[in-house]
Amino acid sequence: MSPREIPPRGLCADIAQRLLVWGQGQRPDLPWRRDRSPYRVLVAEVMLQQTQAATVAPYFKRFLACFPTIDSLAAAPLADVLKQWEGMGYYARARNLHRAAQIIVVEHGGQVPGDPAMLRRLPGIGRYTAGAILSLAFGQDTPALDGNVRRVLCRLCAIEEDPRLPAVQRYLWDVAHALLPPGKGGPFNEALMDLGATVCTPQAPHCLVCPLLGLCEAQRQGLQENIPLKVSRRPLPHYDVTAAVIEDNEERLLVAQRPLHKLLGGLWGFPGGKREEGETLAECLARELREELGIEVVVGEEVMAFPHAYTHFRITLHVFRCRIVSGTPQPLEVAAVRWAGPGDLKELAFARTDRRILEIVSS
DNA sequence: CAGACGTGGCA
DNA sequence: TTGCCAAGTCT
Repeated sequence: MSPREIPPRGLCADIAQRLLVWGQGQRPDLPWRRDRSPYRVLVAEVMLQQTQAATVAPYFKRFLACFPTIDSLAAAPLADVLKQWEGMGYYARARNLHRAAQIIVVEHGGQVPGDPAMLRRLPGIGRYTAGAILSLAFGQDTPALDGNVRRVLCRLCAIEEDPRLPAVQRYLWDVAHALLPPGKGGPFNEALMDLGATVCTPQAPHCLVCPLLGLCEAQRQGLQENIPLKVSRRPLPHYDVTAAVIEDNEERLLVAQRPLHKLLGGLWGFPGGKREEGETLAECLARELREELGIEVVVGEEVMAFPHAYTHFRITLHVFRCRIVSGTPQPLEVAAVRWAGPGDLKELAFARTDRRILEIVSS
């Protein structure tokens, strides 16, 4: 089977059948599989974007307990949604899911649409998530190509090229579509994803227990460890970043809300920012507080410093106690700014780094 | 369309 | 400690 030909119908049916049988025996008991209502599938699939099942599970349970219906999610303040999302990362997903819920309530009568075009128009729902919702919640025969499935299909068809190439992507979607057994798209997609998660793993795939043993071209050629092709990334740039812990005379802390469409958008945190060329850490922090909040400070003792890695850069975060010498905090380059007591700090959504600072300074 | 967008686990 | 991921979407 050449890398650019779709497997013949008979082979597709064979693969699908084996996968379906295997899937029935596996089916890990994940919280979003207890009941495949469209709302639950929508929430789960958005959470599962770029995030592993083990991480998502506790978040999913809490989220559904807090927002049991799409109407309750749509009616909730965004702050509450972000708080439930706190720690899971990629916070634009929370904003998008919240907006999607509101659109569904207003424009679709509170029913998650079972139509591909309507689903794709909702914020945060791309081709994969739409396919997953349609197949898992609506029983439609729609492919759902995620990272796991992509790896499985690359190996099945022995694709040795860079899997990110647009031509390869198109081909993989075509294969995923061709494999779909009529009327069983949901269980099939689920089995394919489970296979990628548990058997056809990124490193050291368990080919000997794979239901597709003998049909997998990569395994036949002994290429399973080399497929999909690993493409080396640029090393992540490193930045020094400062943050200020400022207390008022009522023992409240000064926190700022990050701009909605930037990194960690909508979350609260300690003000500060990236050090520029030739700047000392203290100069950096004073400048950032001047620019963001319009206040002049004296930078005091360093509280802590620790490394943190984001998707596309790494930082060392330097935290200083500071004292305001003039001005009142204004939200100049942040979404909002406020003084927060212990109770408030528990209710606001913070990113990991700021939670970590909070643990130190509030103890 | 390449870059932006989080976090935790593990070698 | 550092590097390398791991269940995508938006602009």
